[in-house]
Amino acid sequence: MIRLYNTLTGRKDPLKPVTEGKVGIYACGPTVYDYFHIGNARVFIFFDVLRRYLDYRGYSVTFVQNYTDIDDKMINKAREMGISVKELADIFIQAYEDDTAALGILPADHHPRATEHIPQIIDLIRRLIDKNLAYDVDGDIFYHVGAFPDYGQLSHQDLEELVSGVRVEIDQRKKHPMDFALWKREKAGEPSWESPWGRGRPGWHIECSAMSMHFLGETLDIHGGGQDLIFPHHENEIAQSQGATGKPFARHWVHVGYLNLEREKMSKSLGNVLTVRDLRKTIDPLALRFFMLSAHYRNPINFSREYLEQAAKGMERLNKVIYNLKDRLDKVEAGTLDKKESDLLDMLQDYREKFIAVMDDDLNTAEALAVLFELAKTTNTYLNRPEGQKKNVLEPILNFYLETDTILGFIKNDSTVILEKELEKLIAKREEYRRQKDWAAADAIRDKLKEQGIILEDTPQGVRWKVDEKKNARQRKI
RNA sequence: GGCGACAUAGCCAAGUGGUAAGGCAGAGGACUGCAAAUCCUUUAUUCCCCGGUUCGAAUCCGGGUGUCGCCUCCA
Repeated sequence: MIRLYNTLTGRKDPLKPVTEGKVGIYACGPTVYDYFHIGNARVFIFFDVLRRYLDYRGYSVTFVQNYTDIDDKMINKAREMGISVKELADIFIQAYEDDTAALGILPADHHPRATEHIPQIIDLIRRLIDKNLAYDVDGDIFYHVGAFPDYGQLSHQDLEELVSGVRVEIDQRKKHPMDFALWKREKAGEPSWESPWGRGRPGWHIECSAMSMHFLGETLDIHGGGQDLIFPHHENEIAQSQGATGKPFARHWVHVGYLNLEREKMSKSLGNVLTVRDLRKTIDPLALRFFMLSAHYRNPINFSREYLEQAAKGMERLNKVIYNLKDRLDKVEAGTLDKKESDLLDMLQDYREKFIAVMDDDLNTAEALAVLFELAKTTNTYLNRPEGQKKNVLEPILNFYLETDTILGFIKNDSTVILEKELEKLIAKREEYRRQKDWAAADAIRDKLKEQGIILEDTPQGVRWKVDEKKNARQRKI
């Protein structure tokens, strides 16, 4: 049974989809006016792992993540750059796709754009007006929170307390200070669409309600995003959706904790935003993914180069054991297992069960990684034993790693690189020198190859080679 | 003022009633022509502090301290 922490109830609740065997997930995606930063990346990576894991556990998953391609930030940025809002969106959607791919994030099943769902948005607003949950003030449509008794259920606040905390000037045309815009009347020079209330554009929150229900039905199984979306964004989505349908909007609300940069929240005003686009220039982006997985998703985490480097080394260790496994697998045969080997396969089964148990428990990726590290030690010990190894032991271990990697997604799969003929000759030559105990000549070849980014390792089973990841990373260019 | 999160070794980080996972870094050892890779040993009598409940608490309860966040656009 899979349990996930639910912001709505404050507990870890069992995952109970509306339709058995199927899960609909909606995650709030980026406003595509700039490159996304590493805090956004944490959320995207989490939902990527969640949907992959549910898929692994046999659910038929539909994962939807929107692009917000119309709002104040979009309009201002487009104006600044002297291009249209549409052109701006296209540029940064492309950038989003590149950067998420580098982080090992799979595309969602649907990536709807707000501007392509204006009819659904208008329809939803109309339903709210019909139910007296929204009202028209000179072409601006506001949601009337006072008419929705459950307002505040997600953020666990009541209306009066929210009002007392308001730090901005309140629009006097509103019936209640917390009322929010569903539709904004057209302003000169801004994109706008025809509606029953005149030309205008959607407000901030309505697109997610409209698009999520469009793709996933009126009750979602899982909805979420970063913790700072709890209020007001998700609170308002509940008001809009539940207000219109009378049905629970989402069964499970999942929120990902903050990532702070050197103990401070990233914000443009502090000038401490680190984008994935920038980070990719110097560091393997999969190390960032691994770093995120090494802590529980709900805990706040601090980011620094140093922490990222620690994570990168841990990731390297797991990649090495897989490299070691593959290398040996090519050189051994299957055979009858001895006692230690059958014990090892029993242990492998225990590791698999442990992996599933900890992931089932609120997606504890930190513990899942610990399982992989423990198996790494067991595996390396086996690989080092003088009695030799067997294919029918190594293969299931390797398969388990590859299986878990369909969820965690940080294993490098570039060992298929073909060595050039000349390099192969050099390696053969070095073997010859070694047989003659001409260590100086042999070492010279090893050093030369290292400079070219090829690392040679001598093992009792013969020489093996691999690509120098660190050298690769330093040379990485986007 | 309201709501919420977090505090575990040098660093990162799991663990939420049964006697402190895992990683990184450090030290010592094994293997090796030298490396690399790998393994072994070693690093928290203790989990921010003070009370309480319990046979038993890092874990539950009460109080305090500290850090951070939300209540305004934000992942």
